[in-house]
Amino acid sequence: MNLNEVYQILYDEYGPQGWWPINNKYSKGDYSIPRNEKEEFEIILGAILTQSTSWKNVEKSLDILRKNKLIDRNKLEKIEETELAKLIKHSGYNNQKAKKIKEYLKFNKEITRETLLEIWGFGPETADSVLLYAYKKPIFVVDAYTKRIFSRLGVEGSYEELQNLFHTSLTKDYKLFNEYHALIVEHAKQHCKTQPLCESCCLKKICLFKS
DNA sequence: GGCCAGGCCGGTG
DNA sequence: CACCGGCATGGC
Repeated sequence: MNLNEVYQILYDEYGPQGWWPINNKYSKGDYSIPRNEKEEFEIILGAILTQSTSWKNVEKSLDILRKNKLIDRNKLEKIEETELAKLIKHSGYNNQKAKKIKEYLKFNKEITRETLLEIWGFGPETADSVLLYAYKKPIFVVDAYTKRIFSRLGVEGSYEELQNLFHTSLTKDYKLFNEYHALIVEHAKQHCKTQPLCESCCLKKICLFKS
């Protein structure tokens, strides 16, 4: 199992993914996103809202925030947490997520993995998503899909162990990390589901999973 | 109608 | 350290 080989297979199968989606649009092959602070902030909001939640539901919340011109730190600071919770209810866990957004708005330290993890509601995946997709840092994002796909390929490990494997096996390039994580998500959605569709899977030749 | 979604927190053993 | 329940809503 070679991580570069897996990447090539997934890229050949699905092509560029255009992450992170801004305004519900995927700009495939364009790694200049975010282009400004507003896009950067939208990514951070999305990273919080998508915690254990499908992106479809997140889009609904982001649409509502956008219509109310609330993709804006200063404006979000002015509204009540309970009011914010109502606006984002479609993406689930809305009371917690409203608190998480408010906690993030208070954050005023130098942005590092360590300081982001101090924010209530920011675990490793959210912190790493912000570093990679909002700030273009070459930090690999591990998620439940990554763990599922690679455990079936024969690689088990904790968050940190898996991340370390990617960091040591791949060129530290944020564009590569951006695309790779997005391809993992797409592959997990299309084939490597809880109940996997192995017949049509592009990785079946190197996969250990047998149903 | 049940299962699952681009997690994290707080508590327990 | 590993595991668990709670958190909420909508798509399929």
